[in-house]
Amino acid sequence: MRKNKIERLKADGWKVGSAEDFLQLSDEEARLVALKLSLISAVKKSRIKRKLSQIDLAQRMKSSQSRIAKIEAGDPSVSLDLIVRALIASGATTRDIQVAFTTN
Amino acid sequence: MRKNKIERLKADGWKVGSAEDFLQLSDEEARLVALKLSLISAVKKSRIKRKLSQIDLAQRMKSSQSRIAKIEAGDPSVSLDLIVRALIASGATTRDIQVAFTTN
DNA sequence: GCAGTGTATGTCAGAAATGACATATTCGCA
DNA sequence: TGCGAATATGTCATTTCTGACATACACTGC
Repeated sequence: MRKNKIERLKADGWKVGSAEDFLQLSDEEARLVALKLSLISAVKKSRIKRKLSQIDLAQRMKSSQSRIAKIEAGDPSVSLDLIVRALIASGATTRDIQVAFTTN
Repeated sequence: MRKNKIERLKADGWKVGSAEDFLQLSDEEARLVALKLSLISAVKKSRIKRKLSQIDLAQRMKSSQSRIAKIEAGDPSVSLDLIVRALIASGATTRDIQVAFTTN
């Protein structure tokens, strides 16, 4: 998918894979990853603070224990959506979420 | 999926569909939606501020114009991941993102 | 009028994320 | 030590999201 896109862009005369482009992309990717990590850490903190087990939290948000474990382990298969859902379900306040975004 | 889950939970003896449960869920869902809306508005602001067309932004983040349009239209098929990606790619600063989270 | 530029909407095949499950591992605590 | 609870890891069918494309609509200046 990504590769096809790149091939197509190249065919269309785009400069693809230049150093600037690469660095730009990785920087944006890095920012997203940093954000996720920060939120993940907030999820764990919030869950522990409220003395919830992963099973408790999973039930609250109609997910499964293994998903919660994956969230907290930073598994790449976990979306930002699910992380934020977990954060909300864990009882984090709006302020807690803001702080998570700030600590990053 | 959701329905099956509910049936299963019922079969397992869970109380499902009680008023508290319903309100709780909708409240959490509402918070997520509010967050998304706030970020969506930030994407559009940031894009316009930097005088980028939807096509420009799409190229920056290797997406497509129609996806950007859907992001800004609040299309339900758009994930939080993509919204935040767009926000970052549009040139929003970390502070801009924090503010978006705050304004909600 | 109508050409150009930007945005919106619908569709779809392929990719990614999800819940569920089985099973393993870790961690107290008696 | 061993037992139970909590957490981690791997897999997979199904659901959801994605980029791409076509095409429609909106607006501006000619």
